[in-house]
Amino acid sequence: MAKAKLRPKKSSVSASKVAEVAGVSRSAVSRTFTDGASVSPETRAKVLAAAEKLGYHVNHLARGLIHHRSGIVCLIVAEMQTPFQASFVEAATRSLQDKGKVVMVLNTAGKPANVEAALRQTLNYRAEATVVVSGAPPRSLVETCIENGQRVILINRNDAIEGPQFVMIENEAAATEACFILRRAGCTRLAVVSSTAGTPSIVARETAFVDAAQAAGIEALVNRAGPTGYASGAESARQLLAGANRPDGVFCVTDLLALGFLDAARIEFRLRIPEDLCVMGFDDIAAAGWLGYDLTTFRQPIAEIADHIAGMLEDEDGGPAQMHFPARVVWRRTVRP
Amino acid sequence: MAKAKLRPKKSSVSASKVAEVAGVSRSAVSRTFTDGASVSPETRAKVLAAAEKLGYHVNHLARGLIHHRSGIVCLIVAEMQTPFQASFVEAATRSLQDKGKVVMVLNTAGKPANVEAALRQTLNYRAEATVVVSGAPPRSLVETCIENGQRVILINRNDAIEGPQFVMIENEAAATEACFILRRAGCTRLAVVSSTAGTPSIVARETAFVDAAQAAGIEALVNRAGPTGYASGAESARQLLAGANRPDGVFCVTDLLALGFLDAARIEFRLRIPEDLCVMGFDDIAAAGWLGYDLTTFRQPIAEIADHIAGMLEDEDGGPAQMHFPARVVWRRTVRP
DNA sequence: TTGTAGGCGTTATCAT
DNA sequence: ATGATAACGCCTACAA
Repeated sequence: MAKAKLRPKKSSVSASKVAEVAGVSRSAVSRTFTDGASVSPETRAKVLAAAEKLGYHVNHLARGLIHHRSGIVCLIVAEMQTPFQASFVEAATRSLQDKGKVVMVLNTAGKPANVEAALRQTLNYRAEATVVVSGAPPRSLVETCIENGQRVILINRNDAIEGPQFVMIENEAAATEACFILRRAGCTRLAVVSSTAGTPSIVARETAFVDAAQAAGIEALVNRAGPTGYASGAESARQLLAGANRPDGVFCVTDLLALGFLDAARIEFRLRIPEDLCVMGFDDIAAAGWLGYDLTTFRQPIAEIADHIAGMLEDEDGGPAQMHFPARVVWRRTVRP
Repeated sequence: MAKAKLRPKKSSVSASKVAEVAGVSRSAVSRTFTDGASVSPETRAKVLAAAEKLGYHVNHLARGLIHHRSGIVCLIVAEMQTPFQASFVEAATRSLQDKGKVVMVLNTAGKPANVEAALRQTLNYRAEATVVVSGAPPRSLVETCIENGQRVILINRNDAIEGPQFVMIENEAAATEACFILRRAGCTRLAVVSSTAGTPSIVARETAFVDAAQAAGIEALVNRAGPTGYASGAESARQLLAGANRPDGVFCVTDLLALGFLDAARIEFRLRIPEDLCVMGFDDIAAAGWLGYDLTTFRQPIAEIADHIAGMLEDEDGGPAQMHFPARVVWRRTVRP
């Protein structure tokens, strides 16, 4: 062992100590803290008093050992400081807690290899369910999870795996609508600002937009300046707007990209939005609604998704294998009506 | 029981099953997965093979039962979709995972009553430590946690409690410096934009700024339009800038407030920043660095704080009862140099 | 090196 | 209603 011996922590108070102090049996203590068990008001009071005095709290780890349900739900996520991911984690923790679950957050720190490690932790802690918000989980491990009775929920992924449940946003429909909206605003030179991340959502939005444009007889430009974020959006603006034949309608596959694009377009190219250029985003993060941006975008129904996930875990039969949520347009001022 | 009986989940594979398949004893399996235990390469191989085949993973819940250390660290947090909180959670999960801990996030959803419930969960899951990022934990419960051998770390709180460890930002020094910087920029009518949240950090920054101004012979205006956020900042701008004797140097106790203030000042009052008005923020969230804002602010060393916390949990003796971190100025363009 | 036995804190079962 | 007992999955002496 590398480290000097870690002495066991000051042990916390157990049910038998409470029983001893209260002058009853362990079972009486257990029953006092078990819903629907039968204890006389008398002993119950004695136990409660002793418990309060000693600072006793039921050990959920031991309880889980017997019940085969830990109450733990794992969230595997990366880049959780970004607005959308952060909002999702917030909503998920809230919904899951409401259902009596407790959330363990596994941060993959963007390293694909860590997804596997995270999934293993999930198994180690006997999580009841694992929600993969970001990253590509190795198929075999997902299967192991499911074989071990764990629920696996994949968000916005299109892997062809049997077993996990999928929750997806209707990216294609939204991207197609974006194309329609921009064309209706009179835009004739379309572009899509994407990223090099290559996640299923990003790719789906990008592809669907290009296809929709194609169907309308327009060859949409695609620009990917880097990872999905503000800086890449700004850089894409520099690349797309410098040329002679610059686009007049841009769909950014993420709000963060859109905000970077907007800022660069306005500040560095002195373009007026939406007169010279229409811009749409995706996600409806808080900043999209700020006075300086007023970005027209698509809202992902985060709270509804979180509630749906929490609900899935309640009914034993699992619910649908796939659930789709629409992304609805939020009209603001970066697109001519 | 309210709910119909929840059948126990398909039980996952245990060490004894692995032992059975591998043709060895339970202990051999245990030893294979215990650092520094002695197993012959032969049996080890047999065990590993069986484990792989069955998809066995050590049950950390059971292991924690014996070791009196669950490996779990709880994070009690509210408003975790806001940039600063989100970044903190991201950094903390990362640092703690690096130390082999696993993070449980308890979202209080802004309700003070939930802080107590969260602290109870902390006890229930035998967390090794609890980090209170937001909210005011009831003193008695904190003491219970500590009596049960749990580490309690309070972030940016000034409660006078014996037992927990405190990690604080030097809010006063920063606010005092903000006052100095604004005065040096030639500002003579100072104001501080704060919020009605009344958290220790907010109050400390607000008070220290007012005091520093006072010491310089200036009566700083204080404005609190609502909760700590973009909208309140914008509203404060409307209230402060509408009057005749409007301030020309403003310290916003949070970047989000500052961004709202900036937008309203520029868009609704057509003020030029920093010519007409200097603005400073606090936190250095990502948006502060965006092209459209370029906000001069104070950076909280989030990564360092997270590393420090993770480090504290490693050495058994606990480390210092208080640790202070400086907030350093990040010079951008909303204050004249 | 290996196996056996006991115990960690709970709860379910079975008598009482 | 109450108490004794077994079991959950694991680890750690202890003995072989």
